[in-house]
Amino acid sequence: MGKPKPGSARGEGRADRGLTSLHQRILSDIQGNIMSGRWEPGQRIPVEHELMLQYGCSRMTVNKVLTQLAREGIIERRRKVGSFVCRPQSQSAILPIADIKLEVEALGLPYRFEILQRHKRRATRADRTLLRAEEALPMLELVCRHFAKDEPFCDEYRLINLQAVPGAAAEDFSLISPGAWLLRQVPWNEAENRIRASGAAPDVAARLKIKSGSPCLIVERTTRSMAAAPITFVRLTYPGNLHELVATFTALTSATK
Amino acid sequence: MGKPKPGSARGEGRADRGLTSLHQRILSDIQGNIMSGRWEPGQRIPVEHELMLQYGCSRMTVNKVLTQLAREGIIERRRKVGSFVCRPQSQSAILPIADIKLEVEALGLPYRFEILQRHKRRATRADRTLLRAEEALPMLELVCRHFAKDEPFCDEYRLINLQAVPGAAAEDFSLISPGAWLLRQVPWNEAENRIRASGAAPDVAARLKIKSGSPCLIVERTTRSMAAAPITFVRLTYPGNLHELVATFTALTSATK
DNA sequence: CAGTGGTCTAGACCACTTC
DNA sequence: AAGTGGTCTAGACCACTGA
Repeated sequence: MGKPKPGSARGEGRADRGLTSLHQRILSDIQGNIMSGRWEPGQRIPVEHELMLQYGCSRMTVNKVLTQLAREGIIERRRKVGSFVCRPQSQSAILPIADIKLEVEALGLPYRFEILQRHKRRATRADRTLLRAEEALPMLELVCRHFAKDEPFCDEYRLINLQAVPGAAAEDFSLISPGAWLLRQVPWNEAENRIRASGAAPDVAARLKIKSGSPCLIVERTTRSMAAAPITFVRLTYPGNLHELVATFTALTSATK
Repeated sequence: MGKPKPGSARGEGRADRGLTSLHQRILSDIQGNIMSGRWEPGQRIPVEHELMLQYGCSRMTVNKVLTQLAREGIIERRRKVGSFVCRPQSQSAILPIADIKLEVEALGLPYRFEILQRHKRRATRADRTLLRAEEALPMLELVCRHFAKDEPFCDEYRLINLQAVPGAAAEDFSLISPGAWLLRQVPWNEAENRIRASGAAPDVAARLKIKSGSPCLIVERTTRSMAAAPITFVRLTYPGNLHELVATFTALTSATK
């Protein structure tokens, strides 16, 4: 029972650590042991009961920590056997997908964009492939050009599924770019991104004022709502040395043994 | 409430939902409300006490769920005020960084690699920039070529900090590629990745058997151990249309209001 | 000062897995 | 059968913060 003096027990704990919660301290301890390599991949870590004694706390407290670590993929838990340090399998980078306006402004340059083409039509077979859709949905096709100062920064080719986002038909995108507008309309979505290098196609090269065939970074993104309807396809073409994607680390792990 | 017969209360809950835990059900309910847009960004969600009554469970149970959602950035919690749906700010893509061997084998082609150059030396100023290091560390410089079947697939230029990974000096990388070897040596690390398109430099073009200046996807990665020592720098050059990076979604959120 | 979340307890029962 | 984790309870005290 909490009877004897739960207060005093917690009081001690607090005094011990001063600032952070007991959770945090246990979590940091274990993470430190793993990240530094003191606990190697595959190694078994103390069971809940041991940690409970070691930190003088209840089982729920250590359980919370271990559950969290398991959710992050740092450890793997197996009933009756114990918890084990996962072995990092591959790495994965987290690539921020900022609005182009923000990308340009991050360079300290003034941003503007213009709509070059706009067509309403039914999805062709090619459109359906790009959108990962089966039906001949009503579509809006846009070609758009983004500038940093007065230089073309990025060429945008976009398809919007008007069935999923009917409002797009009435929006002229004079004040807000299609990408930013869509993000506001459908806040929670998921996307598949494909990144490659390729020579600029003639039409794109003309719009970007570069030579046809010169190296470009191409980002293609197919977006669907969490409810699974395809929303939009976009192909962004950045002139070669003008743009760089920067992503930070993450280690992905695999179950061990 | 739970008082009369906690066991039966849980029994009911279990029967209600059949398979998953109460946690999971509450979590899914709330996530569903948010992702579908029923609960809009910025909106306040029920407080713990309400959810507790709604699901007939203890406060710890709903607290666990809300804490988890807050950790994932789906909601923001503020004392005395309540919990609010976050507003997705930007998106970010998760880019898997697989071993090149796996990339090639995923294409169904046989993989091999060869070491073309290998030099031991002290870090030059240029090396230090790439490695994000200040000192003139002892370094191993490698040039390596990866094949898919008999075609060059990727050119690798690598610097290894021998102070952080002394074992590299004795390893000849005949059986295991430098990248895979390093991942085994320093399992937990963090990295910064830079991705860009560029024309192939003459020496790289020669090694890849492509024309100088033809479009290439370039991935540069600087890796450090969690303990902060720089480990390695690598520049991977993929011939343009030979390679594509694929990343899946994620929505990043920002605090609301 | 009162509402809200943050953290913690001392149990309890159950499920799963290996022995 | 026993060890281990998975989940849950019915409280408790505290800290913060807005009215």
